[in-house]
Amino acid sequence: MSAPMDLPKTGKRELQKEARRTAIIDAALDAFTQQGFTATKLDDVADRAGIGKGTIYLYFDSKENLFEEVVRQTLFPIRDAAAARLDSFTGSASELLTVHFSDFYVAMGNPKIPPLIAMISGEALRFPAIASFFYEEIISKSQAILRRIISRGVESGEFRPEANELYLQLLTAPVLISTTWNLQFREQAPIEIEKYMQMHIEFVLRAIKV
Amino acid sequence: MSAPMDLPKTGKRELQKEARRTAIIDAALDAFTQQGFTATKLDDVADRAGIGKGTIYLYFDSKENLFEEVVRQTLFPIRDAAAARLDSFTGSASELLTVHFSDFYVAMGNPKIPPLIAMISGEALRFPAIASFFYEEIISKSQAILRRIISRGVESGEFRPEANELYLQLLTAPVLISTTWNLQFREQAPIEIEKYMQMHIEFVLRAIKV
Amino acid sequence: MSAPMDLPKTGKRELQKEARRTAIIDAALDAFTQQGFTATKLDDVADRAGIGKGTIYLYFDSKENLFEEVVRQTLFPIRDAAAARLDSFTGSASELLTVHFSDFYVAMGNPKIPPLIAMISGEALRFPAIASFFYEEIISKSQAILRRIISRGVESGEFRPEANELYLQLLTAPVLISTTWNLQFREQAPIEIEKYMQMHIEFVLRAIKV
Amino acid sequence: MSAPMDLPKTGKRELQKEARRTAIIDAALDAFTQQGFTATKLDDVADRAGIGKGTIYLYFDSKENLFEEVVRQTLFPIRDAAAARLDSFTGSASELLTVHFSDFYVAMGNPKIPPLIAMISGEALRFPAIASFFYEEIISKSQAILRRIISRGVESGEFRPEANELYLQLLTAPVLISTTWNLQFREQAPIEIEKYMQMHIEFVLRAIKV
DNA sequence: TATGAATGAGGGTTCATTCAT
DNA sequence: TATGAATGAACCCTCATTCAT
Repeated sequence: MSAPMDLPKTGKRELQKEARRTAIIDAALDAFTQQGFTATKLDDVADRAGIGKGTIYLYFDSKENLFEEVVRQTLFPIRDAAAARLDSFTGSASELLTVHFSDFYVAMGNPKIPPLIAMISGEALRFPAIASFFYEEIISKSQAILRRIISRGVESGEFRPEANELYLQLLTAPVLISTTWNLQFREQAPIEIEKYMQMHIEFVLRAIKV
Repeated sequence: MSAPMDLPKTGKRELQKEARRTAIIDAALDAFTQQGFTATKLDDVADRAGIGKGTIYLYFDSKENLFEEVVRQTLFPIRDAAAARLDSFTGSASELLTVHFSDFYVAMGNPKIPPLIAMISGEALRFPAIASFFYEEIISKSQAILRRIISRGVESGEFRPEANELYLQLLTAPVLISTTWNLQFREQAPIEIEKYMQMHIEFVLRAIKV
Repeated sequence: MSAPMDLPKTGKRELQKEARRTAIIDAALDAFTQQGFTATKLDDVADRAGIGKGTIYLYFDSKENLFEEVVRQTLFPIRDAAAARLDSFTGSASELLTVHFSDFYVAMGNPKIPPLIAMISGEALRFPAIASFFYEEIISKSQAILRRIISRGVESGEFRPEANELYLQLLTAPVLISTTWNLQFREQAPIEIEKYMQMHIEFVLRAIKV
Repeated sequence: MSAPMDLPKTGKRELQKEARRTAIIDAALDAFTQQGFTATKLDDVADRAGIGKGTIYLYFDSKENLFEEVVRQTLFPIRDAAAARLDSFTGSASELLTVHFSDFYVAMGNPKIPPLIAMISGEALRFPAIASFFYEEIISKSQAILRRIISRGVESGEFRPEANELYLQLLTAPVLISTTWNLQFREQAPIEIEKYMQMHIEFVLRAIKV
């Protein structure tokens, strides 16, 4: 109506709306990860975001839709960063693998991520759409990257040819477990991520190197 | 609770009560693992157990208490089986490790277990008592066993001395991930457990053998 | 379980339940007719019935289902009474018609009925199921009775043969209009039902007699 | 409201405002008659009128006020048309009565009218002001006209003197019932208005003619 | 001991109304 | 004047828990 052309949101109104949307997602991320999906009250989300309860429905269709957007906004950047890294990297496959896992651990260092992943796992059974979305957008893309790194190593003679056949979960499992662990058992026996990461990478390399 | 020691209940009344209690726990296990904690209705549990809804409250204080008892009752046998095996085994540390992991995978083959573990993870934040119990009774005991196996291997010269320092999660992570995986992503990319297990064991041995 | 046979509800429990059900229907009838379907709050129905809000859902599936039951319980007896009368009546067709309309007006004298019918009309557009149910169970059965009375009169030579072809709404319309009228315009120009009824019957007979 | 007398607004501004007001009323009429008062959302009305939701409140105080204005604006023309006809007519009272009813049925042929009347009936209990307005402006004026026609017929010797005493609802009821009927039971047993109308007029004349 | 009817707090969602732009 | 984003009260329905039988 007023904007001369619809260039990427420049109006005050549009910026406002985008900020609101982000605020709601942030608030929802906190609430969901602290309480789980079902136990989270939209009242609480609204309070955290400093808005009225009805406002949420101006931006999201339902609680489930909000949850999806939370996952999207939070995990997409990580996935995209990992992909970008791969393209620009020059160096040995071992070095690349090291960097890749290191990135992975850094991402998990964001305190919002582990609880989010734990929650997704917990709710996956009752929300197959979430599981599916998570697999397609995050898991399978991550695995593709890792697969390419290993192929590179096999071609260059750094890794044993059998590495190409491995279930990649064998390599990545410790990352996920470490985050879950510190979430649940930090009190009893915390994992020191720095040390754990080094052991993990060495462990993997020893298993797949020629 | 009331018995001076936990001698086996022998009266007809006590047996009857114990059977009822077990029936409720079984029904609750099914319900919880299929629907998650919050989504499970005690009505449903009562129906599955073939009793009235109010009866549940004669045996358990609350839904949360029931959940805790379900976890306890279900995981105890697993823990006990693992400990028993170790004591009676004779053979190389590699063989023992193989058997240990194999047992582990077999336990996870019980279709009730993976959803239970997933659920525990999902609800752990809101049930610290559960997380704590899970750690003390299952995780730490399980790790102790694994630690002893590795020690034996290091002593016998089969495994590298550094193996004694490893975070054991690096070794066991793939087991847990495999169960979670098949729970969530069976549709998209199922893991063949038999093959996966062999790769896993070989992977671990290659990493820790001298 | 306990009753030796399932004879018509004799247990205290069953009587209780039946009484509850009736109490809810009565309360709902009042609320619906005073406020309309949409504007009626189940909270209010519960208060009027002197029960908790959740109790309604032990007896009815939903607000709509409750509405249907209200219509059923309230209008079925009237319909059935009219049918019974017809079978037992001996006398001229004019007399029968007179009695039939008289019964009709008596039924409408029940202060619950007119508002109920007005409400059904008002909500019919948005609840076709209600309209359909109302037609099948009340309207068409009422018309069948009236049709038989007229046939009898034509056969006996009291009524003109063309009467068999008449839209019956021409005969019954004044009954319905009178109830609606006194509902809406009692203040401005009330209809005296007794006088109105006599005029109506005379009016109809004059129009259809030979 | 503000104009000293209700002279036709002539300024450009006033015309614009009047057009907007009319557009809203038209949109609201559609919405109300299709969905009923409570179920109609002002969002929907605004969309139909092609304006913003807030704009409605520049022209009407509330949803209820809008409803009243819709009824007023829609029914005024009908009332006025009926009155005009009478003054100019020359012919027998029977012919005049025929024309009068015929006009009535034509007015009801406007597809907006029957649902509006049904809705008024349905909501009348909660909107006494509407009922009152409806009576004063439409019903009583309409009855006055009919009363004059009958008087003329009695004076001319066409109609029986008792016709002057009749409740006029006995004569007009079938018109209203026919519109309600086709609204609710068109599916089950539609009324053919043309045939129905002829039967109705003949029915009435047979009842009141000498 | 066992039941299941009753309760009522609680939550997701809707929508008339307000108000900053 | 016109907009539409924001609000929050309201409402239907659920379900853990209680309690009379």
